[in-house]
Amino acid sequence: MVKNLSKEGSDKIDWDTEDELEIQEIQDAIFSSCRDLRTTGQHALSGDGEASSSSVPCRLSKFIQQFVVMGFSEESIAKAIEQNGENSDLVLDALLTFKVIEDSPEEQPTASPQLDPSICSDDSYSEYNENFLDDVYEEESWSSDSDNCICYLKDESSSLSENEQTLLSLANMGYPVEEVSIAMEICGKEASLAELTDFICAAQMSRAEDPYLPEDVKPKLKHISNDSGGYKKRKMFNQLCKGKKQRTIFDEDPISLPKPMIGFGVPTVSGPAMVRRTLPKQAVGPPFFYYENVALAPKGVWDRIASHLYDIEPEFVDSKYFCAAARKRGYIHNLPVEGRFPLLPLPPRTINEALPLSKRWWPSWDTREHLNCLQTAIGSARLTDRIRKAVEDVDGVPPMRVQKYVLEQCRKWNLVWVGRNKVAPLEPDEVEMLLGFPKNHTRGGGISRTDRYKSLGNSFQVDTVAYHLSVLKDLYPEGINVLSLFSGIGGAEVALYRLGIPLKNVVSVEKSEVNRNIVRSWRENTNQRGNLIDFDDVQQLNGDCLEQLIDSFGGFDLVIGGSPCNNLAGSNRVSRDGLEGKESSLFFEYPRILDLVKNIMCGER
DNA sequence: CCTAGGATGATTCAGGCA
DNA sequence: TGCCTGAATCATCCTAGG
Repeated sequence: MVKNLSKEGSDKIDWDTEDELEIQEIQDAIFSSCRDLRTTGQHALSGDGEASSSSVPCRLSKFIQQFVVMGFSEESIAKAIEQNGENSDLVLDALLTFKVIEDSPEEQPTASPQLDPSICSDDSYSEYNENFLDDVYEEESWSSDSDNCICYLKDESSSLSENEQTLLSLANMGYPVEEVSIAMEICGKEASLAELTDFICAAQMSRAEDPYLPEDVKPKLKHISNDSGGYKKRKMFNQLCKGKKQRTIFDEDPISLPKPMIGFGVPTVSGPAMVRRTLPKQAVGPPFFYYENVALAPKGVWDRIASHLYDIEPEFVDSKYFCAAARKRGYIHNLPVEGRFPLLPLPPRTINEALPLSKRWWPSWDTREHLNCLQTAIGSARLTDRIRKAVEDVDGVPPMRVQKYVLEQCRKWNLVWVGRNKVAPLEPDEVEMLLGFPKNHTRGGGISRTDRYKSLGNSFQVDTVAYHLSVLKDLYPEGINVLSLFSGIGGAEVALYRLGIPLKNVVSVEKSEVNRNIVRSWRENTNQRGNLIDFDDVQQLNGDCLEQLIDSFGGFDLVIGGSPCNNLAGSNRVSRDGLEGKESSLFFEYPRILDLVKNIMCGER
């Protein structure tokens, strides 16, 4: 069933051949277009943070949205962005500072009521917001460059009446406009936001418990069915303000990790039958999309990620079912889940099978069969020396205390036995093999050993991703056009290639030059003939740029990528700041770009 | 400047047990 | 139910040495 693409195979493929010069010209034109756009004030907030009344791109909207869902007013956000640019950390700091000032009665005796502390889950945010904006601003005051992109302009909102501002604030928090209106009528115009949120939540709770309530209404109320309403929201906001390392906490049932972590199924475990899932209408392609990140992110992160990707339930899969190393990851995608097949041959799934030379030295008391997650750093030589001495000092089987210490360190650093009493970290080519990359994929071309580990540690496990992508093979026998965001060392491209799906046009976005070179070199080594256009910054990809790309080869079939996990990963002791972290906030670029691609391809732009 | 080594916990979740 | 323990975790920053 599976055909791994051989050299001969790839030569037989009927490629869309294009003169290299022509490709270069297209590429140059697109690059210059993007640069031009970047410097000609297309962004509502330019470098100096000046607000513009022209159309506001989705990126900015999403950037603002992340603060709106925390309960900050759009005025404060606009002010904070003006002062700090689009740096999440700085903007958040500024917002918290505003909040402290506004909460101080001595300094601000007449604080605006819309800044009343409150917070909500943002699952229903967009929907309610759209309703709200439809109702309130039928033809003015805001602009949007897509149906899914709602943008706020500072000047207009500040010209609203107090009532309208209250309405706007509550709608931004996710409360339905109709319910806000009713609450304002019943509680009176003098009512504080706290009173209004309490009233709305009480009403929602009472309806949620109503056995005669239609089922299609109940899910929307799920997030308030198990809490104490506005009080809890305000309490959460207060927690939010306590420190910088706050997170959005969700009222509704948080997304939990499945056990076993096999998603919709893996080829090596006879788990529950493949489910036929129903995707929300707006999530259905084209294009197909596939998003990845660490499964063990801080609480609430996956809820937020899903809320920006059509509320699709993430598929959590541990790659230990595909190879000898664990890799717990979440994937949100709109691919079919039936008819998947794995890459063949199936890779070895135990340490002994994957590293047969280590078998000879493996002590019986080290019962590991799988390696832990392959990370970006390795154990030091000094550590392996300490372990050697600890084990050498005893005759025969070491005492439990030593065993425990050694095993703990081996698990922590993924050490393997390479000699009598001798452990060592994995070699880079072993990591390549475990992750499903060809040998020497990251070797040479100016990359250091340390950076090889780093690039590999940040990559996909190819067999896992390929299994999910395998359904594309029958759908695109002639090959596909791929938009690969946060490409890294090309895990997605390698997966598609190994599935035998020809890569016609690949637009790859990757910050690291070393990684871009690895992908380019791999393509040359494998004699691929499609086009590779690469960018170094996702933020360069604006609507006009994407439009030109899509015009030049007729649209993307797949938008794939895993955004930075730095601020989500448990290993990060310094800046595990969640989705608002410096790097991880680039996640918001993914739905922004996906929306743009969808809209351009639907001809709605 | 580049590279490698070393020191640096917190946040989750699961399972056991009183 | 609450507490404890164990386990896992796509990392960051500083420094020394070439």
